[in-house]
Amino acid sequence: MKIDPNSSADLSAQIAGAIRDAIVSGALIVDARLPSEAELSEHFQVSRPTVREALKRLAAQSLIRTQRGATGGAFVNRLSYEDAYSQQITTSTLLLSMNAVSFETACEARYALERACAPLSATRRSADHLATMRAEVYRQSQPGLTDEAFCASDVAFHRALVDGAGNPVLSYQLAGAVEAMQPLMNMITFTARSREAIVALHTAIADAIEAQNADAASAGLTALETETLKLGQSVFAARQARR
Amino acid sequence: MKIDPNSSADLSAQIAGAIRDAIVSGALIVDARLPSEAELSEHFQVSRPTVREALKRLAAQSLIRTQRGATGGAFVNRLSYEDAYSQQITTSTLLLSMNAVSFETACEARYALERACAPLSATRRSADHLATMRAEVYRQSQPGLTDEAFCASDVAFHRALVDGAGNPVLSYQLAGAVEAMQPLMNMITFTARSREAIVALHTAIADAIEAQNADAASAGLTALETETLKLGQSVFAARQARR
DNA sequence: TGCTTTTTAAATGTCAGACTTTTAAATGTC
DNA sequence: GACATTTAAAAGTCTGACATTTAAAAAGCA
Repeated sequence: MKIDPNSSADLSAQIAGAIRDAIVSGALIVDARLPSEAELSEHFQVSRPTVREALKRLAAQSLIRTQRGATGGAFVNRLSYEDAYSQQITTSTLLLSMNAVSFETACEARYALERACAPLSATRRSADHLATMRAEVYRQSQPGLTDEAFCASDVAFHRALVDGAGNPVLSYQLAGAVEAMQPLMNMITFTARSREAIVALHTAIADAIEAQNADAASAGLTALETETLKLGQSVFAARQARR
Repeated sequence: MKIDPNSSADLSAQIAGAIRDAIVSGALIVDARLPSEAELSEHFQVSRPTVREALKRLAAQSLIRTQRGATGGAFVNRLSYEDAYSQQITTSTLLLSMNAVSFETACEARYALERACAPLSATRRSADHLATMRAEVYRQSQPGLTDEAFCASDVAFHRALVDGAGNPVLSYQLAGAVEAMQPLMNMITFTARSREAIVALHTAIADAIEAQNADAASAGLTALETETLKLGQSVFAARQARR
């Protein structure tokens, strides 16, 4: 990881890239301690602030963590699922808002991915996940719930469905798709009537998962997609036209 | 975005967080210019290097870009799909290697997600995507191809399949799942016999997509999953036992 | 006037050196 | 041996300076 040509890019970016490559390639193993900032600055023949900027870049991606003190320094960080989730959600949220993805496109992606989970969830559903789904459905049926709380509960329901697949890679991948849509969903006003429809569909899906009926769960999700699309279209039609 | 309590966290991290929140919340719009480093350092009552560290953190996440010169500065970056792809791939790759996800888990997630795309691809497949798929299948059938080149072509085939769904959000979400598995796949030795089987399945999938037969495409993917699993299990059984 | 060249100023990029704070290990004391 | 003290290493922060890049303003010229 010891190269650094005299190209025309920021030194800190080059250094960050060199260290990142060393981590990704496995040359630097998890929990390995990087040389101290002073050593790195000498190694790369740059000043300490420049090295620090490079390290901050890596810290922002959770590739390293730093500790102060005598035995401190920068250590290669084991990327936790939690870190990966939050990065994914930030990225997805920005992507959706900045690139003005249509509600239809986001909705389609989300439900396509959820249908991918449904068969696995149906096979493996644990009592725990099922209980969460039921609890959220119950909450959604309570009158007087704000639209935002209804949305949050909706997200919790779908996360339980996804987590029920028992595949952390799937959970991680889908976290973005489900949560990034929340800001869009929050713009919807849920009438009592539409809430009823959604609760009924959620119940049907939970029933299907409990009965380990993958096809029924899939069908329920498709119906829910149609319902969501219908709800969203009225709200976002104007916005779409403006693009 | 003007708050900064005297908590016990890095100043640069706090400042980065404050600016990030401003971006995510929409207070700072795309292409908006942030105050200069000197102004920010005065605003937050910290030194310029500290501000710079904060800005580098944001730059590492592609949230801002910087320009030198008279009209330069830091600008809110429109997150491109390309940037999002590469971030996602880095994160997914690290997650898979560092958390020692089993080959089975990764494989299951990947094919579940691809099956989610198949119906959409079958409906919307363009001549372009179909041509790419055919070309990659042809390449895979050439003798004398290295295992690495075979893997790369495999990834290209699957990316074409995913992109064929015509949903950029899906493409983005799946980029990680497909590409992050490449290092794992590269550890496999593909015999002539197994290549034949894979090429046959790829052909079947391409045929199904061309015929707009979603079920057949899905079935093909499931068969491919079984085949991949079989191939991988021999290689990764030892590794699994060691965990 | 209108075009080209030069100058200038504002901004980031980089550096050097110093000081502060945190932390753990080494040392000293009972 | 257990506890308190010192010490040193490391990141965190600050000050101030210089280098480089860039676009716009100013100057020069036809």
